[in-house]
Amino acid sequence: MGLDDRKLAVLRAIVEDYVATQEPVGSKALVERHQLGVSPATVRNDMAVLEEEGYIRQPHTSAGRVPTDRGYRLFVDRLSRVKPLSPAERRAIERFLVGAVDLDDVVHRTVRLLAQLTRQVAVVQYPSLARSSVRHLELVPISTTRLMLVMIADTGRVEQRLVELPAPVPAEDVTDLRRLVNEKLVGSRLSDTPPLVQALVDEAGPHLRGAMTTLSTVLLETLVERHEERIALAGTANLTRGGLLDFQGSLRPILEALEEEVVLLKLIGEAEPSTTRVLIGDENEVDNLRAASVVSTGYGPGATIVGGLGVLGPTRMDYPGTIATVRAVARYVGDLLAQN
Amino acid sequence: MGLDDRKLAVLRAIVEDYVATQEPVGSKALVERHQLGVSPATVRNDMAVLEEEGYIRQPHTSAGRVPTDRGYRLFVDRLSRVKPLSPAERRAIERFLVGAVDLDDVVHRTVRLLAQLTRQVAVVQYPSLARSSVRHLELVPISTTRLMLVMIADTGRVEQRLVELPAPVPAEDVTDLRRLVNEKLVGSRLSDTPPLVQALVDEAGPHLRGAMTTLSTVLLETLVERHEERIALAGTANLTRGGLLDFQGSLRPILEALEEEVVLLKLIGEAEPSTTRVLIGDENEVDNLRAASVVSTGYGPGATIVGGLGVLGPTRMDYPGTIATVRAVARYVGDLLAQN
DNA sequence: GACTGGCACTCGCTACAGTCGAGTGCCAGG
DNA sequence: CCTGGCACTCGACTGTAGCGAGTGCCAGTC
Repeated sequence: MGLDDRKLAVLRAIVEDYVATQEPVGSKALVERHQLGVSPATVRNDMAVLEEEGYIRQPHTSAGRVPTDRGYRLFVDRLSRVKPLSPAERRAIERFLVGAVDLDDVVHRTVRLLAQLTRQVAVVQYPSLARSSVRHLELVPISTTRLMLVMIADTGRVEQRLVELPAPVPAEDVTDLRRLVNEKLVGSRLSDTPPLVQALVDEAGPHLRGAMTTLSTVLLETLVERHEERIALAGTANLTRGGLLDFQGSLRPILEALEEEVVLLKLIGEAEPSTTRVLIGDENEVDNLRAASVVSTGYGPGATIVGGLGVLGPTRMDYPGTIATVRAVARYVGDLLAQN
Repeated sequence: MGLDDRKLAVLRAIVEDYVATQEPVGSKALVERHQLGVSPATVRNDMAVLEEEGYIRQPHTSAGRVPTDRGYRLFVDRLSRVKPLSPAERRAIERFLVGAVDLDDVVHRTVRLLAQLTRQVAVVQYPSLARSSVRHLELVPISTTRLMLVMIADTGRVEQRLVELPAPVPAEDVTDLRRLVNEKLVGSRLSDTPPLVQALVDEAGPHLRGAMTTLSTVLLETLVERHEERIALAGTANLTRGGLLDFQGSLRPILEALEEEVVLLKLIGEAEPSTTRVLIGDENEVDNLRAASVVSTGYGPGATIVGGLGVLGPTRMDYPGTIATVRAVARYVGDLLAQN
């Protein structure tokens, strides 16, 4: 089990070379490109140990070594420093995000930026409703039996939903409804609203009871239950870089997974404060993504987290660079949101 | 130039077989599978003519024939009848679209349905704002210098945008603004609004002048200029069906094109009433899509058209079936919208 | 005891030759 | 105008051989 410093250096060198060249790396090439100070034969012995421990493997008997998922894991955890961003990258981020007029706009720009910088598939979750508070609720009469419910959250998200009323409701009553729901709900976290919504129904005057009951159902559905999360995606074309070597020949499972919002949320939505999460190959719980790695983190104004963002790519990716970029972009987006 | 009936029958048979098997089709196989009533040698002569005219070609000297884009074109125009949908498909469409609560919901369901039925990439344009009318405008105060502008269109679309006011505006003035913009703009087509918006500024009382000027700018930007069109996409994983034979080996250009909203709009957004448009391979103006075909049509309540939808797939696709499905889905969606 | 040089061995990759067969074009005859 | 026959083409597949990168092991050295 003893992995001395040199063996770790060998592993690091293998990962770096393989990521750069995409070809299995042999002992001779290794000593040439890195100053390890020992002969190829020694490196070979180290490699044999690393292989036995499951950090690298040979695709074919007479080929060089390739890192395993476990090898990448060790590399990420102990052998790499997060690369500082180049000034050019910092400038690119700022230039890209300045001038966003809108939450939608921010999210779209962010996801494109992330895809472009990392040259991978980027995923950005809209600020989670569960973590937002109600800033305002608007009821717009469409007809006597139809209302448009518009909810504005403090994170900038705006959700709307059509409400079909059981019976015609006069304009004054709509005003009353509007006042009531705003009095009760504005300022509270969406995740805390269910009991408040229930209370609304109980407190409504008899003439509002019917309308309020319907409204409360829609409120609960829209704000709490139904696909409350939204996702933006960009850079799928980057999956085709590196020929078909990555992803073991078929993009199919990856593309399928990317179409499932639920899957994406699982990947990037479970962020903990100020951590960057790296999931490598097999560590991924989604079967379709066993050949991919995901780097994700949370973002939000200040220290609070309102959503997640990240990138997905081949296990053979530049982890230090990707991690740095994901973190930097998340921080910039957080700052941008804080300005509201 | 004489393409007699039998030569056309041969072309039809070639297209059908090639679409079904994905393999170049030879003269012998043709006479076996179709009752042409002639010998392989005769078919060969016909093939030679068809090739000379550019309707089919040989991938290799000793291989069978494959339709060219021009061949597909002739097939679509003159040799195929639109396949009636199976009852199962009709039921699938109804089942899928019933229960949509929302415009967003309708669009999402539609695009997934279309992808599933055609087993191709589906694209649905949200009802175009330019073709919608204003149903209601709402101004929600966020702070004294910030308003949220919410526009509800008769097609069900809801757009919102933050307005940064040059100076604080008291609540009464917001009420006035709201009344003014609604009086002037409700009911008019979005494409007709620019002069009306201009008039608003001129007519506003002096104390509202500043706020109204800013508001009008945002109105014009949001409603008329800025990315007024939205698009939903599904089924990209279907691109990987048929191995890498379709799309001449690389999905890259296709995936790139699919990320460009502008490109997609060009493909499906220019629908004329009740026509189904079929673009085959080279006919496509987008370079990245020279290896693909697009089947698209307009949809909307009754006879009016508010948006486009369609599918994208390999030139080797089942045109009659795809056309039928696209049309049927468009009609169902139109009916659904008409119920509003 | 750790490292090194040397050596035999493995095995994927490439090139090359040979065979097979699907499919063609052409031609003479019905 | 259609058909059967025939020579021809050429891609796909198979088998063989040589090359070379890379390995594992071992005996020798510091």
